[in-house]
Amino acid sequence: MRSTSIRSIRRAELSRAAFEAVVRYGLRGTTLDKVGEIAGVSKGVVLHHFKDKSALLEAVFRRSNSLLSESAVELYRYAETPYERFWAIIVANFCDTIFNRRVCQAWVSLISEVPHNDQCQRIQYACNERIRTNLEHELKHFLSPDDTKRTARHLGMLIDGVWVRAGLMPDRLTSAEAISEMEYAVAKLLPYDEISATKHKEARKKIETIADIALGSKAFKEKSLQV
Amino acid sequence: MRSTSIRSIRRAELSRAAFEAVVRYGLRGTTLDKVGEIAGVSKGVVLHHFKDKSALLEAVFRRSNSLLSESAVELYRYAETPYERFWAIIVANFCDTIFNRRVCQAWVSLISEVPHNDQCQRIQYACNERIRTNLEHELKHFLSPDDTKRTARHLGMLIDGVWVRAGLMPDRLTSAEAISEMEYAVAKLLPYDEISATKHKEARKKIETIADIALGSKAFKEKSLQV
DNA sequence: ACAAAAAACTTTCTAATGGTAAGTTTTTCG
DNA sequence: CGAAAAACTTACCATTAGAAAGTTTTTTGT
Repeated sequence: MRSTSIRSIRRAELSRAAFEAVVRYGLRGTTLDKVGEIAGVSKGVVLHHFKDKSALLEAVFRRSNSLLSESAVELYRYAETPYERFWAIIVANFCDTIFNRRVCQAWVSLISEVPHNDQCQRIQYACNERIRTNLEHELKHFLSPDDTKRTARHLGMLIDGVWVRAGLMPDRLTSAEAISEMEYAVAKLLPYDEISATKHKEARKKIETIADIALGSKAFKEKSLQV
Repeated sequence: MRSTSIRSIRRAELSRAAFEAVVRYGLRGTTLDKVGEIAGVSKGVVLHHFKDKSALLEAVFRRSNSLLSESAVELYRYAETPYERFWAIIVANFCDTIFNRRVCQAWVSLISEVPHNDQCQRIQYACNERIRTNLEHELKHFLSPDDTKRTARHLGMLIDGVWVRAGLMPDRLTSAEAISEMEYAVAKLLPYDEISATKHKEARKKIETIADIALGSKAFKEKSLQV
């Protein structure tokens, strides 16, 4: 198993280097030489581990998305009520660790690979579906079946929109601002009387606190993109 | 003036060819040779009219965005009430002429140029600001000043989200579905009693009808990307 | 422990690409 | 008409993605 291990370590190193290259130089400025340079190896090594540039970018894309997914899973472990699980999904998408200018810009660059790369398209589709079904699972505690579906789809699109903005706009969009944007939507889309408002707020606070600790921890970051 | 005219005609031809290349081959597959081939000229001509590839892509980007803007202006001319003007902005973003798989995929490809291209960033910023202030201008008839600002920003992000989805997801997102998505948001975000619901519906219908006629017309399409 | 096999890595080469520069034709205009 | 400017072409160069072949290291079967 050592051999597979070496391979997967190298692949991880290289896809991290490629991510860094996309952050620094943009997608069009990311060359195999630069990726190699960042990783401290020659271009040949990159192509030895990835069949071509598309495969490399696909790995970067998968890596970013799986980090997102891991954050959600991690926060889910501590969420005990539908309110908390709901906010776990939201906060996972916008916690400091992964929601920042560099990552959002890189994401914006990388999605341009999706339309002409079936593998990337599958990853993106799976990721969206996961968020959607997770949201549905919690929303059905608050909404009718029909509204559950609509609202889940809707929030999914809104999340994408916030990410795009954060990546495209010159002024930085903070984690807190993004979450507050979602909170605004929730207040309008879900039943929101005084009682549920309090519950939402408490749930969000708890999850945010956990996110700071659990996702900011060294152990978790080691698995991450390490930005 | 003939000389500037020739130049601007060529530039328009070439940026249209470049757009077509992005649609067909994706951003990374778009080469100057292919752009030239589609336009029926040699690569040299492309570089004679655009200083480099970035400048070409910037022109494509500007072109897409100005088409959007022209649609909005065109629909605005027929809108007579705040309801209608509001829906003019929304419908302009999602009418068949410009909201379709090809264009959305191309847009998703092109925005990857934004983070590392100041000119593109300025265009994108201006476009977002225009939509935001236009929305604010109409929303203030329905909402408090504070809610107006928030909702305008919110709807702007949602529009981006819908566009991204349409470009990224394998299954086609129709114009009607996109508008219905916005309608759902409006029903939740704006005051929406029976009276205003009717007014919104009527306004939307009127504007949609006008959009089919005015934006589908040959005269208008000639100025457009012609997809 | 050791030879064979496999995997990791390097080097070299090629075609395609973005971009430059010099040259040729066409258009414009005094 | 003739000079100047613009449109276009061609030839060229450096960089890039990728293939191919060779070398070193690691793994594995005996």
